[in-house]
This record gives sequence, structure tokens and C-alpha cells, in this order.
Amino acid sequence: MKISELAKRSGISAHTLRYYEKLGLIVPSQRSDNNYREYSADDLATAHFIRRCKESGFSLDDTASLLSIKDAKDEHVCAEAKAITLAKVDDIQNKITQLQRMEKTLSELAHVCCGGNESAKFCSIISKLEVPSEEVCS
Amino acid sequence: MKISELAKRSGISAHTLRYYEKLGLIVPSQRSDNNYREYSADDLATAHFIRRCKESGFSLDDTASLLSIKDAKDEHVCAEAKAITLAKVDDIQNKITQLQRMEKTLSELAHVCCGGNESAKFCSIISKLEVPSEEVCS
DNA sequence: ATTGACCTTAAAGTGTACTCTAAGGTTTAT
DNA sequence: ATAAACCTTAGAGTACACTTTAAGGTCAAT
Repeated sequence: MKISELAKRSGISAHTLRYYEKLGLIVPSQRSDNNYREYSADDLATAHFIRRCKESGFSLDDTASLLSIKDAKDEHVCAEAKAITLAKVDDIQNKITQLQRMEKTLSELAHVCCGGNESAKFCSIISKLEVPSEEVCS
Repeated sequence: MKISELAKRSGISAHTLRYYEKLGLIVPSQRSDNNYREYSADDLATAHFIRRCKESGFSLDDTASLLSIKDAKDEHVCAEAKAITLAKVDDIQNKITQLQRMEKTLSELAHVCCGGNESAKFCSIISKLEVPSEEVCS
């Protein structure tokens, strides 16, 4: 199939498929006489694999590693795939913790402000940002 | 004070302060005869304000908006500051939800894999990524 | 024959927030 | 005098994952 069909069937745009090719993630098995990319069923499977990696939260770099495991399974062991996965889990957990901290700070900030049409002279969001929170007597 | 002192006292590197200046976030009130930036106590307060915005999770763009409220309080109302804050809270909540979804997927993925030195031929992480999860009989 | 829909490439642009480099000028201490 | 430690600028580089653009070639239908 040609690139636009692969795009349609994999849910990855033709543009992005070419970009992934440049990164070495998915290289069409053939080129037709007119130099068009020709993708096989295997290539479609690879495209789906990439999409699922992405949906799971893996970076393109992780995805490249996972692809090389998938493409030479007998040269790799479970430990490798698991290590990549656990590293990502850790990564994501750290991000979540940080975002939750921010959310708490911001919710508190929003909570103390009336949010009305009063002058910002007495806005508690602004004053909390102006001085360290310990210095604000609320 | 000169840029390196402001850097030290605000916790924002001199490089970053110059970068923020280019964005219009913090412009030194004066230049000395030799064209060095001269920062006032007010500038230091602004730098602290920026740092706290950043720590709270605001983007530089949000920070610019908050700064313009802070610098002309009587031309602004609480509603503006609150809107920025609530939009950010919403933003962060969405990010958290998405990350939690990913974390769940990845944890499940990691959980089904032995993680040992067995060949990746039977790695359940790889096979789950190869076929849509509904198609895997675990 | 020509229109429209496809395909090709290389390269630049986007967004976010820096970080670094190059090539200088100035100040302070010894 | 000179070395170290500061300061200046413009511009490029980093990371991530695309997205867009420019300038063209190919193919099927009318």
C-alpha cells in the first residue's frame, strides 16, 4: 500500500510517517518504480505497534528500543522490555506527583480570591505571589 | 545591584534573567555608565514574583499576564487573576488524568512480564504492543 | 489536455523554556 | 601589568514531537 493508505489504516499521518522514517522507526519494505513508498502488511503492523507505544506514553526513543526488541526477539530478553516500561512508569509517577503539588498550590491560590470585579489592588492571588506564602497573614 | 547579584538573590540565573528581559518579563530600571544592567529592590521583588509564578506552575506567558496585573493593579480586577489561575488548574488536572491513564496502562504492561532473562519471543509486553489489548488472551 | 489528487525531497517553523557560545568590553585585586 | 571575574550582544543549540513549506514529479479521470 502507499503512504496515504497506511496513514488511514494506522492512524498516523503521512507526514508523520515520513518523519518516523527519518528517525528509523518505520522504513517501507520497498519503493515502487516511481519511487513511491510501498508498505507491506508487516509495515502496517509496525505502524500499529508504534501507535500503541505512543498511546501507552512511550517516547519515540523508547519506541525505537521496543521496536528493536520486537524485530529481533531472540536477541533480546524480557528484562529489557520490562526495564523500559518500569522506567517510564517511574517517570510518569514523578510527573504526576509534581503536577499534584502544583495543582494544590494553584487551587489554594484560586480559593482565596473572590474573583469578582473588585480592583486587583487587594487581589489575594497577586499578593500571595508577591510575598512568600509564609509572609501572608490570611 | 548587578545581574549576578540579582541572580544570586532571586535564584534565577543571569542567563535566564537576560532571556526573561527579552520576553519583557523583567527589565532593569537602569543601566550604569558602562551599560551594565542596574536592578532595584523593585526589580528584585519582580524576580521573586516570577520565581513564585514558575514554582506554582504558571507558564511564562501566564506569568507575563500576572505581572501586568501586579504592575497596574488599579487597571485590573480579581476576576482576571482568578481566570488565569483556574485555567491553569484545569490544564494541570487534564494532564494528571492523562498521565494516570498512561500509568495504569504501563503498570499493567509491566505487571504481566516476568522481566527475566527469558527470550523476548514470549515477552508479554512486546506481544501486548503488537496486538490491540482486546486481542490478547492473557 | 488538463485538473485534481496523489507522491517525492530537504529544510524550516512551532512551542516551551531555557542554555550555551563567540567575541568582545570592564573592573578589581595583586 | 596582568589575571580573574565580571559584564555586553546576537545568535545558535537543546529537547521533544511534530507540522508546514517550497518546489517539484506522477497518475487517473474527464
